Amino acid sequence: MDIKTKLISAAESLFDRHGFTATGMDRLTQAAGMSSRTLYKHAGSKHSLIASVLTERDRRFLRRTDVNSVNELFKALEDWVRVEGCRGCLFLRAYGETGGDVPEIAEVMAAHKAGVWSKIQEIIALETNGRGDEQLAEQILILFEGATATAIYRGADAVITARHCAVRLVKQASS
Amino acid sequence: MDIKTKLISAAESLFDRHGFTATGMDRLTQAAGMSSRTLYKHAGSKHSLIASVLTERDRRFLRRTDVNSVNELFKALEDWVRVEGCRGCLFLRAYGETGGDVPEIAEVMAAHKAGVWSKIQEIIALETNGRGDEQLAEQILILFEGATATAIYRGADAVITARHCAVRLVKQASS
DNA sequence: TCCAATGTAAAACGATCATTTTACATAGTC
DNA sequence: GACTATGTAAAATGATCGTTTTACATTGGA
Repeated sequence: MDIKTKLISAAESLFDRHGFTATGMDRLTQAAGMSSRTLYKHAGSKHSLIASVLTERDRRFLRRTDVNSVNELFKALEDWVRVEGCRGCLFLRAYGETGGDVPEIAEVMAAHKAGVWSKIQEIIALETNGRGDEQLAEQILILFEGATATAIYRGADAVITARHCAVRLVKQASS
Repeated sequence: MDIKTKLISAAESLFDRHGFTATGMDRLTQAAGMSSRTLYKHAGSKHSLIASVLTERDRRFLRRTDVNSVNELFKALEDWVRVEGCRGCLFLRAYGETGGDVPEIAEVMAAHKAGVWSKIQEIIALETNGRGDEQLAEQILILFEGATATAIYRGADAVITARHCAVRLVKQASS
């Protein structure tokens, strides 16, 4: 495995499991199996490493949610939660831990959310033949965020409930 | 103002604005206007201070959401978000930043979520005359969490959208 | 074969971390 | 008027923070 891939992968696990600020560079180098010199050559800084982790996660997330219906969208989320764990949205967590004060991080978060938003808009337009409006799309977005957050303490079943709800809303808008 | 109240109030602001781990005790003592000795006499430890902040916030939150309909519930949330700011659920943030590894904090989070959950169940039972089931209550919970999360990057309007959606779901279940 | 690149290991950097301690001031109470 | 409680100010604690540096090994192409 490529050395930068290994670094970002190890960092993502630790950040997700223990939090961004609480994860020190020592633990990072140890988990990634490299010296701190190599880490800094590839990552630049901790903030930049966090941004890289999020950028990579965004790519993976979009790939995994490349679907054409709300039903599939929430099934993809359920799958994500079961495979990757449910500790909440890592983008919002990074944003919160840094107070929104680190531009690199705030921008990746915003870009990710913009991506999710336009994916949902695209699906709604597709499924309702243009009958669904912006309001419906935002309701689906809220259910999506809500499922992610609720899954933290109620498990993946929350995503199933969210899916049923979302599918019903779209069906009502289409008829 | 009572000295412990002042401490907890100052701590809540800093934790919410900058994150828990990123907020040092120096900044805490300075903001609370007291020596570190006094702080530790009252708070015990940082973890314990975080738990106290959350416990106090839970009390305030429950007081502000002591309503009898989903419409009022989401109006209360909208008000909360407009007054207190929308940086996400502080309980989930604390839980995430500590990796769920600090029992004091994990327990307050769980207690808070249990409180919200039973409040929603209570309202649903009231509004649907017992026709609403557990599934509906969980949908409302997900909308509630979703509104809180979405408000971080889309503002308080997300809560209005969530309210409209929630009210409609309850109305459909009642008829 | 020499050079540049890329890696490791480990020490050093000054800053900051959470927490404790030492020394002292100001109250209210018996 | 001594005692206890409660506060401040400030230094000290040892650990850990993110980051840089020094010294050295390996390797692949010119």
